[in-house]
Amino acid sequence: MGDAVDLLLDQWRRERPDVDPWPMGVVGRVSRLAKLLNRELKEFFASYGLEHWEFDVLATLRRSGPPYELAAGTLVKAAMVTSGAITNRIDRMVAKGLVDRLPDEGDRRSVRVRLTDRGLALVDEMLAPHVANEERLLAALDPRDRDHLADALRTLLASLGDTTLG
Amino acid sequence: MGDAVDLLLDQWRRERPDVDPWPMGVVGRVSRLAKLLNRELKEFFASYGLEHWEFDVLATLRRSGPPYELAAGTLVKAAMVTSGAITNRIDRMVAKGLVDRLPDEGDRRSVRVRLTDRGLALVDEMLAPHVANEERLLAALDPRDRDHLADALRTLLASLGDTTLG
DNA sequence: GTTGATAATCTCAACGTTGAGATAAAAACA
DNA sequence: TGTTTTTATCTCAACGTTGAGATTATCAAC
Repeated sequence: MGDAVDLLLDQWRRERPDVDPWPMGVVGRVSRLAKLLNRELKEFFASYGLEHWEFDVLATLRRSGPPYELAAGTLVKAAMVTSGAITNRIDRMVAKGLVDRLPDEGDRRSVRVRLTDRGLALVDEMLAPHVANEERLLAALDPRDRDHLADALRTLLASLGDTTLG
Repeated sequence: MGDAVDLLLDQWRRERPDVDPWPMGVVGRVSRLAKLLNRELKEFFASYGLEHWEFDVLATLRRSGPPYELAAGTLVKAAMVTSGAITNRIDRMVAKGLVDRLPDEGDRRSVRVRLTDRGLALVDEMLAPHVANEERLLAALDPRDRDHLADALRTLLASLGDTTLG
């Protein structure tokens, strides 16, 4: 059973036999899979009235533990976006009543972002269905394969410096 | 050696021990890895004065073989973007002299996009360095691991219906 | 050979991100 | 203490994509 990337590799081998395209077999698949998974997740989040990035912010705050509060800069690193994007996201989520923006007592440059009761209730309600949805998307892999897959991805991420959440 | 996702999984296990978060170990890593790889590739393409998407279009046309020409709709499917995005991309690449937009003789709704001589020379010049760059990004994986990784990703992609380039 | 459905592309406003710069505070150091 | 550097966030214009709608062409069936 082949995928779109198998076709792509065959085309390159025919057109440019002087180049071994194997790295595309990994990089291309990671990229396509991320895009497809994103589409599926987006549908799930939409069914709760949320954007994907909104859930990401809620989840980041939730898993940090009580008082469900982080600096804006921590959210920047966790989401791998720029500071401008986080400012925008916080604005919208404050307007929606999902988080509060609080001054940091010890450092007046910094802003604390805290889950509201509503935000906390929503993310706690969504977590189990969200994980079940992801599990569905990975159902084609048996437990051994999925563990090996996670291991290989971890190796790559670590080699690229992805070792901290901020 | 752990990565950012290991920390994330630990946090969830502590905060919500009632939910087994293992699917995040795969989905989260695919998403983060795609983002990191994209950043690296972007730098490489910029060194040739190209955007990532420009190279994608050039490469899609190049690997299709002579006459290096495809319908706009084929590019939509290959790039996994909407038709509006492809119209925009073709406009810019025509202006840059990398592709030509030609009428389809047999179907007047359709538009053919063809590599110019310059576009062909550029993508042919870039291919080997591009693959070498991707190889560098995957250097942390030995040949056996990388094959297993590609296999697992193929399984997932095929299960999600990613079986054609258009 | 009309009619209706389907298909390919283009148009365009809304949206979110980026990247550079501004602002203000904290830290480092002389 | 005063000066410089670094850090945290916000601002905002430019950019590219999306998603819905419009346009034009083809196909299927009668």
